[in-house]
Amino acid sequence: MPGKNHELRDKGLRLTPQRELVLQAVRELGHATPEEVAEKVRKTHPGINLSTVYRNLETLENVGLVQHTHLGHGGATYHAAEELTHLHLVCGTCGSVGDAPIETAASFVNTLIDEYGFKTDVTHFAIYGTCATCSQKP
Amino acid sequence: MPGKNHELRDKGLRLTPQRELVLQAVRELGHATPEEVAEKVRKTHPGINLSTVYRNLETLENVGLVQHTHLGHGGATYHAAEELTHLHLVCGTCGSVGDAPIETAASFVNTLIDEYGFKTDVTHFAIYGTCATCSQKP
DNA sequence: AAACTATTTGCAACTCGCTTCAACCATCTA
DNA sequence: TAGATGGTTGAAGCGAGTTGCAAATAGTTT
Repeated sequence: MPGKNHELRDKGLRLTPQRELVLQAVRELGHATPEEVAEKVRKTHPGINLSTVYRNLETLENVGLVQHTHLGHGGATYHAAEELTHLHLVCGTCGSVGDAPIETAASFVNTLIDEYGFKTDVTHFAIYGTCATCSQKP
Repeated sequence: MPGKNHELRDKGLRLTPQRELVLQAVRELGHATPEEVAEKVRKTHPGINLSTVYRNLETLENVGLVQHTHLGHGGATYHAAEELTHLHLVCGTCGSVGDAPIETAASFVNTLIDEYGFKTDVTHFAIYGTCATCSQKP
């Protein structure tokens, strides 16, 4: 079972079952909180400890395979680095997370660099508001 | 000392010393976490309980005198509603909070409405990145 | 101004999300 | 295949925020 597994070793990480499972879960879930990742992993491997999930998310983030965003109150949510091709539109009413292409923000981001020297980190870019569906409800 | 105090009553709220103090503290502090508000209030009135501060911030927010934003990990920060005339540029490196006029985001916001029906809530709009100062340090 | 009632406060216990620690265990290297 | 390194577990700990309840108090009624 070669090839794919080595993406972890290549980053200088040991290949543990838990680590693989966490990475796989993040990839399959899209957006997910640590708790959700843990839940997913436990469906097939019940023994995995929550602190292991947290530690691995952090580790995977350090080597760039995974990233987190703050999409609202409290918890961070994680996603695979590959999938980071969109902005997060977080609906404060229903809690849904919509997507929009990063280019939507391009000129805005450029303005911030030009006028304030502020380099926006698109990976942390969460936009709060009200989604189309919720806007229609009175 | 009439007039001013009634802004709370006008909103249908009782006028308690604690409530006045919390509102005043938020106004004086600009951006502040609940803890910071509590600290400020306690300088003159040491007995005030933290949960009272939390509850009053929530109450004041409900009537629109105060608003909160999530400027990073964990804690919300509060500011007076009157002062909400700028975007928050949060530096992930040094933690500073810079400002930019709301108009900077106008066309971006409009695009999101037009193309996705998503109404951005500018009051919750926090932009993560690296400030000019931190960008220069290697 | 005294009584009344709905709010509000203070307090303490509790939840939630996350981190740390000590002990044990698995992975990879040589 | 042996053992150093690094990872996992489970439990305890921590900080921010919340909740339930009894006592206090603001605003109202008489």
